[in-house]
Amino acid sequence: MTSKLQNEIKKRKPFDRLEEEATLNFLRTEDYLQSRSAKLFRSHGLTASQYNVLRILRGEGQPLPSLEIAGRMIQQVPAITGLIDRLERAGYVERHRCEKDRRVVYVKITAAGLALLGEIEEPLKELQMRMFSHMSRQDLRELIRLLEQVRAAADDE
Amino acid sequence: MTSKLQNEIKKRKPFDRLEEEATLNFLRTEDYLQSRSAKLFRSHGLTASQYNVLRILRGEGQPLPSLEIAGRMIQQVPAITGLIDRLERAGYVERHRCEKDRRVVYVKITAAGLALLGEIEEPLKELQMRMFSHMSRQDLRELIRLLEQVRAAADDE
DNA sequence: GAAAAATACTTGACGTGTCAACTATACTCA
DNA sequence: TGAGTATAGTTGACACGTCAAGTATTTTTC
Repeated sequence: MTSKLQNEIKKRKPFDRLEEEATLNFLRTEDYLQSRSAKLFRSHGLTASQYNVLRILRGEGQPLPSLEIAGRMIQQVPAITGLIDRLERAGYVERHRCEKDRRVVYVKITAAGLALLGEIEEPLKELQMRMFSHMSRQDLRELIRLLEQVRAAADDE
Repeated sequence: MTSKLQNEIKKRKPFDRLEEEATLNFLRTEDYLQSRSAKLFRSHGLTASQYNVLRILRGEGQPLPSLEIAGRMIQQVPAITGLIDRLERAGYVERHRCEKDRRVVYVKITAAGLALLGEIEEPLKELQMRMFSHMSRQDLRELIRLLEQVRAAADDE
């Protein structure tokens, strides 16, 4: 009996370990979800990372220091600089240096940024619904539980 | 009641939809798994993509056309060129143009490539075991089932 | 048998993640 | 107060992934 994934990638031998099968399955599935949403973002001139920055800023409701943004994304610090550079150039955010602590740079979402988020909201919601529409509520909840459990190990590090 | 993920990313409002929660959970978890194995690969001078190319070549046991490799990875075609360039420069693969169809480039893993794979095998196995060691066999199997189910929608496209 | 279409890549431009190293500003404490 | 350290961010180099466009070689098709 060959598994579905084994078949997809033309793997000859069955998986040695459930752990390996889970890992590879993960990569495949994530790539699938990722590429679908990336396409949507791109059609609005954004990347997934840029969208995330904007969403964080809108969620907060006020300017945030760059590193705070980096912290809320899963991201390395240096990447955030270029990300904000491009968002600023596109007019979706503004940078302001903090007067009290001149090391800090506050990033603020602009009206244009908010408008763009508004545009994307509906189609993104539809896409998410579509990507999981074939799964039962119960399976979805179970999936979320298992994902959190996988990461549970990360917490004790 | 706030979910674990909601807490991790300091999200204020609870998730509107299970679908959104699943999506974000996915990204987070994948990033966690990815970064752990990337670190291992890097310590052997490889990236995850490079490792995948080598593993595919070893699995096949004979040279493969570039596009066949790209096809077995989840990858866009253009990326494969540079990937193989770097592997070739490092001495882990060789390119040979096919005599029968001169458009085709065969890629072959070298002895050095095989040796490197051998070196990585054990630590990678250990890492995978460790990353999932806190999960029961049953939960692992359930996770794999759900991952495959998520991708089931991809097949009817 | 020549023009058109398909195939197997390759190239270049751009966004992003990663690492290491650097600047500027604030803090600490001796 | 002044040296050392921590913090906030930036820069540069490199590896990808992605898109659009280009080259070289078959294959098709009329």
